[in-house]
Amino acid sequence: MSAGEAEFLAGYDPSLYERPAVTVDLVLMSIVDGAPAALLMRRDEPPALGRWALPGGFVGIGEPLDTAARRILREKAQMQDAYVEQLYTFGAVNRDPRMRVVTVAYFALLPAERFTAALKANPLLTLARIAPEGPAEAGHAASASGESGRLPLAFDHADILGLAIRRLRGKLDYSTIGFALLPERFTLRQLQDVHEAILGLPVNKSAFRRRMLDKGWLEATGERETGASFRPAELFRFKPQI
Amino acid sequence: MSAGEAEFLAGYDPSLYERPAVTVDLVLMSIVDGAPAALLMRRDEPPALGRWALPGGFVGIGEPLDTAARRILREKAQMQDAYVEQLYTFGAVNRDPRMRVVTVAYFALLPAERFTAALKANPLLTLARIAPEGPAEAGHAASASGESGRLPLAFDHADILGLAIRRLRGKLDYSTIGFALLPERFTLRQLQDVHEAILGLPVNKSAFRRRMLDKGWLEATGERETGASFRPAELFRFKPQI
DNA sequence: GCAATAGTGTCTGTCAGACAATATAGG
DNA sequence: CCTATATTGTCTGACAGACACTATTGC
Repeated sequence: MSAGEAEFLAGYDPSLYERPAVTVDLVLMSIVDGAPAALLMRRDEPPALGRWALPGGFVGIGEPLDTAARRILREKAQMQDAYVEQLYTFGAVNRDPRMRVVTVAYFALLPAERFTAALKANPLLTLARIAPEGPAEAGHAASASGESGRLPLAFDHADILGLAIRRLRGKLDYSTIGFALLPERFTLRQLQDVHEAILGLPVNKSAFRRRMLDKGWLEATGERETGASFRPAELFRFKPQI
Repeated sequence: MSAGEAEFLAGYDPSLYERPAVTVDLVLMSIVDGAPAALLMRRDEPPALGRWALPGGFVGIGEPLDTAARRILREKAQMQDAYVEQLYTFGAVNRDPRMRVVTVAYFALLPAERFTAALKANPLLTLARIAPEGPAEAGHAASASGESGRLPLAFDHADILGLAIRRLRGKLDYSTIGFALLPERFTLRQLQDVHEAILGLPVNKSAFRRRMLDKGWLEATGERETGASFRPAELFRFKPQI
C-alpha cells in the first residue's frame, strides 16, 4: 500500500478495508421471433451448477469498466461495435455465496443476425426468451425460457434481466436505442416489430410511421425489400444525429 | 482465499486478480432559492487539495451498496429517510491518482429545510448551486458555485453532478421524484417552483395544475398556507401509491 | 377598495389512435 | 385480375399551452 493510499484510508473503520471483487456482467439482447431474447451460459460448476448465467468476468485492475464490458462482448460473442450501455450495479452481500462480488451490469443490443452468428461461434451460449415477471413485483425480475422450457437463472441474474428489459422499454421512444436491434437497412415494418416486441403490445401502424418519420431519425435509401410476393417495403437507414 | 474462490478465479488472467477499491459517492440534492443545489465537502488533503468533493466513503466488505449510501447520508448529513437512488458507476482507471477506485454514485433528494439543517450540523459541508455545463458536451459535466463564485470540483465529480441533474430532469414528469424535494405539505405553487428549477424553464400554470391533479398523486388536506398577505394556497400532500 | 396571488374556464394547435382508401409487387 | 402488404389520407378525441377571468386574503 502506498503512502497516499494509507492516507486515504486514514480515519476509516478497519473492517472496511477488505475489498469486494468487481465484475462486469453483460446482457446480450436482441429481438428474436418477435420477442426479447438474451444469450446465457450454463454454469458447469457449483455454485448454481446447471443454472443459467449472464456472460461476465472480473474487471482488470488497469481496465476501465466500459472496456471490461466490451472485452466480455468480444470474448464471449466474438463481436465488436455493438451498442453497449451501463445498466446498474448490483452489490447485495450474498449475491454470490463464495465471496463478496459487486457486479456492474451492462447490456449490449444486437441485430438478430449477429445474435445467431454469436450462437454458432460460441457453443456455450444459449438463446433464451426473456419475459418480465408479473406486473409489479418486488425486484421486477424476468424469467428466461429456452426451447425445452424455463431456464433457471443463477445468482441475481433474473433481477438483472428484468432491469435490462425495463430499461429498454423506458428508453425506446425517446432515444434511438431501437435501431441498434436492426440491421443497417430495414423497413418500417421491421422497426415496428421491434417496438412491439419490446413493449409487449401492438402499436398503431400509421401513427407509428408518422411519429418515426417526424423524428428525423430515418433516411430513405430509395431501395426496396426483395423476395416478397407482394408490394415490397422501402428500406430505410438510421440517420446519424447531426 | 477459499477453495471456492480459487475455483472461481481459475481460468482468468492473473493480472485481473488485484481488486479495485469500491466506494460510494453521494449527491445530496435539493432546490434552494429556485435552483438545484448540492452539498459538497472541501478536500483538506492532497490530491485535489482545496477542491470540492461529494461526500463518500468505502463500501464495507459485509455492507450492501444501498446500505453504504445510507450510511454516508447518516454520517455526513445526520439524516435518515431520504429518497436515495443509485445513479451510475464510475470506473475510469485514473479517476483517483492514488489507486484504482470504482465508485458507485447515488443521489439523495431532500427538502430544502432539512438541507439547511444538515449544513448547520456538519460545518464541513457547503452549499453549491449546480448548473449543467453547456448544451450537449462530452460527459455532460455540471459546474458548482458557492457564494464566492465557482467551486472547482475534485476528481470526476463534475461528471457525477452533471449526470445527477440530468437524471432528475429525465424522471421528473413520469415519476413522483419531485415530491422528495418538498416538505410533507406543500402548495401547488411550490411544486411548480421545484419543477421549474429542475427543468430550468418556466412551465404553464394552469396546464401544470391540471396535469398534476389528473395524475392522482396529490391529496388535498383542506388546510391552507399561512402568513401570506394575499389569498392563501391550499396545502396538498403526496398520496402514497395504491 | 387595493394589491397580489390562488384557482378556473375557454380557445386552439398538436398529436396519437382508428380506420378507410389507394398503391404495387408477384403470380 | 387476385392476394397480401405498403403507404397515404381523413376524422376525432385527448391534452398541453396561452391567456383571460374570477376568488380570496391581508391591509
